[in-house]
Amino acid sequence: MRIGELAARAGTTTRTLRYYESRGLLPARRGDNGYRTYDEDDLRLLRQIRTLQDFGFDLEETRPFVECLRAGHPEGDSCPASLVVYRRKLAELDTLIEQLTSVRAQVAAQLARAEAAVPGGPEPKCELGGHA
Amino acid sequence: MRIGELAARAGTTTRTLRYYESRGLLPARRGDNGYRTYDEDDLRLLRQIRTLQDFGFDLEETRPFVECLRAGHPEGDSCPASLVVYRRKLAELDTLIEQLTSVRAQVAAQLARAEAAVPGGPEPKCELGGHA
DNA sequence: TCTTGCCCTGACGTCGGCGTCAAGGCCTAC
DNA sequence: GTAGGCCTTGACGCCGACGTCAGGGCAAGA
Repeated sequence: MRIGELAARAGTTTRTLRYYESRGLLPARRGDNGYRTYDEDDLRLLRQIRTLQDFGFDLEETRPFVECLRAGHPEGDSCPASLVVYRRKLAELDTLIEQLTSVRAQVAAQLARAEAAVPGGPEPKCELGGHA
Repeated sequence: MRIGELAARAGTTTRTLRYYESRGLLPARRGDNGYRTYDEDDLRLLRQIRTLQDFGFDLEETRPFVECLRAGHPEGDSCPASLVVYRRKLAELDTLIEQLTSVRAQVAAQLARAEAAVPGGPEPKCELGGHA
């Protein structure tokens, strides 16, 4: 399979695949004409990368998973190094969610305060002095 | 007050202030020698910007707040345009937190599954075949 | 006067993950 | 043989919010 087909089957672009190769993440064999050649295993690696990317993992963070698969393990997370990344990511997510939740609360409080000070926004019908 | 002092009092850098000016967000008067000159009002504007930035607002999103203050209002969020930004930001935060929470759950599930398949990680003491 | 410290403008660097264009090679169908 | 579609490498563009450096001006104290 050539680069275009692999990209299409993984729902990505040839540019992305060349980028992964430049990062050493998904090297390719070459045919006689210099074209990159991939097989079904490469598709599995690529899908592993894409899944993690969709989860917000940095490209570097997907490396242990890819190497795990390449080492012959059944899943990308069948190796300790992958679990370490999982746990680190969970901690990052927890911290981030916590921060965002805090910010959300503060913004909501500011909004409530400002709306109270400047009415007419959420409640166009104001009972003060409306004689018409 | 000159740019260095303003930066110091707001806990930021001169580069940042020049950047804000280049974006038209915080223009400065100039002294005879060409030096930027600021007053206490500018410090208030700058602190408004910084507060929102800390909340994760884009620089452009702080503009209504700054213009509101510059228009003479007591608070940056005393204007309808600022409230619109607040509400939009709240919606963005809700969406983002929801997504992150979903991802967190999926990652946690993957971790649990992988740990079950490959023990020895979290529980170094395994009761299987440990006769020593 | 000379040094020190602040100021000025202009412009390139950073980071991640690619998009996009340029110039050309390979292969197939017509 | 030629048009079209795939492939190749190389390299610049993008986004946001600045960091950092280069080269030079202005002001004040020793």
